Amino acid sequence: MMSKRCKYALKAMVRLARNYNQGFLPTSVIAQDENIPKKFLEQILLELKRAKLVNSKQGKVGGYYLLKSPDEVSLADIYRIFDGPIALTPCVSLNFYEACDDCVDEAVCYLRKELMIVREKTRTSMMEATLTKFIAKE
Amino acid sequence: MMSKRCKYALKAMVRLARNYNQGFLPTSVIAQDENIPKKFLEQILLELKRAKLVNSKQGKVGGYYLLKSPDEVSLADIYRIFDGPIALTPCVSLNFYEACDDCVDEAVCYLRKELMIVREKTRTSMMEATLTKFIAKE
DNA sequence: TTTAAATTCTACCATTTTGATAGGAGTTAT
DNA sequence: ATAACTCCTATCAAAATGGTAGAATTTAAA
Repeated sequence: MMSKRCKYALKAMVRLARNYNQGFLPTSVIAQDENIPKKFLEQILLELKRAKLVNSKQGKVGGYYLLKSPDEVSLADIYRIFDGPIALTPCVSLNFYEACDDCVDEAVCYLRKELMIVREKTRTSMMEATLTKFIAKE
Repeated sequence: MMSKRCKYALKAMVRLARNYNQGFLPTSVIAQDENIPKKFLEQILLELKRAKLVNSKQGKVGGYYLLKSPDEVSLADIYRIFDGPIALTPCVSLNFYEACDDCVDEAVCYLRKELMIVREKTRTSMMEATLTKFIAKE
């Protein structure tokens, strides 16, 4: 399961993707459209800005906008910012590798091989879920 | 990421799978072999018993044993017991469906379709990770 | 029949994470 | 000047996480 933060971030990004190349979208509009607590969303958008996925303009008629094209941003990118590793254990993570603290010898761990396969399938599917896919009409 | 509980459960199940049809394995042995706090493992094994994945015998020379063949138990089964839904949101979960509390109208939700695809890929890969796979020598 | 070695049950606890809310400072167009 | 924004930091309640503790119960065997 993803956290609320992450889900809100995803919804905000999709909303910004719909507004791509059409100027600034203020937090208040996104909050209302997507049913997200405004003050909470502010924090989330700031994190997305720090992660270079969005940019903003302050002041009146300011707001946020997507920095990359909707094709170039995926669920995987957003998930990693808010919920961290996609992998089931730190030891099979590509982007957040860490040794497991209960693991005696990683080289002989019988879990890693299978957990890597799971991670790879999940990772691929999350990378394929781009913002473009989310805004596509069928 | 999976919780420690879930990882410990997985390791315990793999250990029990190695002992399949060879009698009882006491908690203390599993705890030592797999480097899991014994008292914590006790609780975990009880949950696995409630879930009908293992059975036990009390008293001296008692212990736990796998109830199903290692082929019939997968990472998905264990994950669901300890960490709940495999899906990223409750609204796209097969086994734990719930409406998202921030969702106004599920029928027009633009997230669900893609999140279902992700869930299905993840679910499949976790179901393919059976205990047999984990104990396989290469 | 006592004892040792198990499971079982229940309560508790510290720490971290989660999902927010609050208030104010800074910025910019009108 | 002021309205409408972003930006920053602090705070907080509730839940989840990762355990510990202790005692009751069951069983095999000495």
